[in-house]
Amino acid sequence: MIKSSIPTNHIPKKEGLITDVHKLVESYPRVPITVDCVIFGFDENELKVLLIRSDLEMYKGKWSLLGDFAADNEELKEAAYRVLKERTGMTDVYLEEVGTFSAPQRHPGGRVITVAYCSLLNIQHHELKIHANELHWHSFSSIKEMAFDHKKIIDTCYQWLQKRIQEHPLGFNLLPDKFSLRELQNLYEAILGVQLDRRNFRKKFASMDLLIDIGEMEEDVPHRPGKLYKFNYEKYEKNKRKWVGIDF
Amino acid sequence: MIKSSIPTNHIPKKEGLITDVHKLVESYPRVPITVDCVIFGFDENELKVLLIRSDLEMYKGKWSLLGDFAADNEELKEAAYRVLKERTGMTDVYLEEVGTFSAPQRHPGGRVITVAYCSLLNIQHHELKIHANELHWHSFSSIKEMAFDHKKIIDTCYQWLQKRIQEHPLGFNLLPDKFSLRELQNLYEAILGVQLDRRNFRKKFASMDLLIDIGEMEEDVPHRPGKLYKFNYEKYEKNKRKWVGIDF
DNA sequence: TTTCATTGTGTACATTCTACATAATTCTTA
DNA sequence: TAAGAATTATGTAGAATGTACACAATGAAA
Repeated sequence: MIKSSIPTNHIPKKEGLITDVHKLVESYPRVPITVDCVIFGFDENELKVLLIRSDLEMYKGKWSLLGDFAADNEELKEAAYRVLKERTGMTDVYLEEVGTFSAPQRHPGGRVITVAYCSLLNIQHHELKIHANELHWHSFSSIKEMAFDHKKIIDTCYQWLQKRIQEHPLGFNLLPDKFSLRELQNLYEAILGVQLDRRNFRKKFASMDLLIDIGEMEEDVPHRPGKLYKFNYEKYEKNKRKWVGIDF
Repeated sequence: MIKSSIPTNHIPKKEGLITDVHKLVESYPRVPITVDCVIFGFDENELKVLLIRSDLEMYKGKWSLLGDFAADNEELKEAAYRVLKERTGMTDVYLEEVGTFSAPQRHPGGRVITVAYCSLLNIQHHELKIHANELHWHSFSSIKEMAFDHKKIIDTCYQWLQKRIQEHPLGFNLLPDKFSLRELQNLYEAILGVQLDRRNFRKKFASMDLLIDIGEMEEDVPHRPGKLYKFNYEKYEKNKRKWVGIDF
């Protein structure tokens, strides 16, 4: 058996309580904080990531994540949404925190801690109007070297995505409003890096009842066109808690 | 079909590259960073959390997480381990990042961003030698109000734990070296907040082959004693990738 | 020695996963 | 316009897993 001590509701000791909280906070080191967005897209049956050229001389030519320093009094998630909006014009995107990166030497300009956010967006909805810094989609698998520790960050986010997409049907954020089952399966195969059985895949999604047959067909495909579906957001929102552990 | 632009390997534009990276970093706001450890234990069939009294006058009497400001050039995970060691004397504990909390007003002394870490430890292995600030184990379910946004943080960590324990058999970190199946089940029931079928629970763990029967029995229990087991760490390490989605 | 609480175990049924093949449709091209 | 190529659409059987449920054995307590 385990023994433990149970807290009693003592009055706290009166001595040593800190009154000047501002002074307390000011006495500690401060660090610049950035957010970095790993923005995934899907196109031509490949997982893509949106990158820019680093604007640091020492990383000349290297690719970099879309990030920025957090402003005063800006919540970090807000900062991440701001970066997304500034760079892509998108506001209504999926975004989730993945983790912090705080190795002391990770930034050449001194200590900078970054929080990585993962964002999924539909390349089609999105024009990349802002061509500053050569904003481009990159095939995820082709990315080798990057500025800072950004390669480590995108690898972490990729693993996060692989896990997350099996728990929640996030993949829809990467697809157009109308998509075929084949496109959906290609997406899953691209992200998970495995081949899936077509019949079982379709059966699985059919049983989840998350797809609405919109009665249209693919066009301009060089073979028999497939049905087009849209995602049943209502149903998903209702059953959100359920989607943990989707196996294919 | 989706269209996209593919990046070509251009030479980056020569103008506008930043050379003085230190100056760049210095031009941005800085924030004090803390780590907060949500330390779970298990005792008397209850999930427990290790808390101290806040040493801030304005939170007099309120309970607070174990946390500290990050030191210069200290990686945040390191800082979390340091806090654990300073407060509990424990070094070899399970610890994982859960998330950041960055609401501008979350700390009364000015902006402080915190990163929450979740730690699981075995109450038995641990003597709470350090009695500063009334370090105590609290029944998780009894915690109502806390200093700062710490209630929000522990709630987030609890949800994280509920999810995580179903993907990986983390619960062993909370148990003594030797435990009975009943104790293990109690742990799962306490964390998940549900009753589990005893036979199915045992069958499940038997099939995972993670328990080693050490040939001993419980002692001093007021009923038929159960067998004692230890956790098969080797097997677990080998099959780590497999443990996603344990259902009971 | 009886009673009580708890451990330990097995089986039948339902659900889900997995592997696998054929017909139907449309486009292409000869 | 007919034949061929590519792809969609669909079902089933067997395996594995999940779920519900009951009874005998053990040791402690009375």
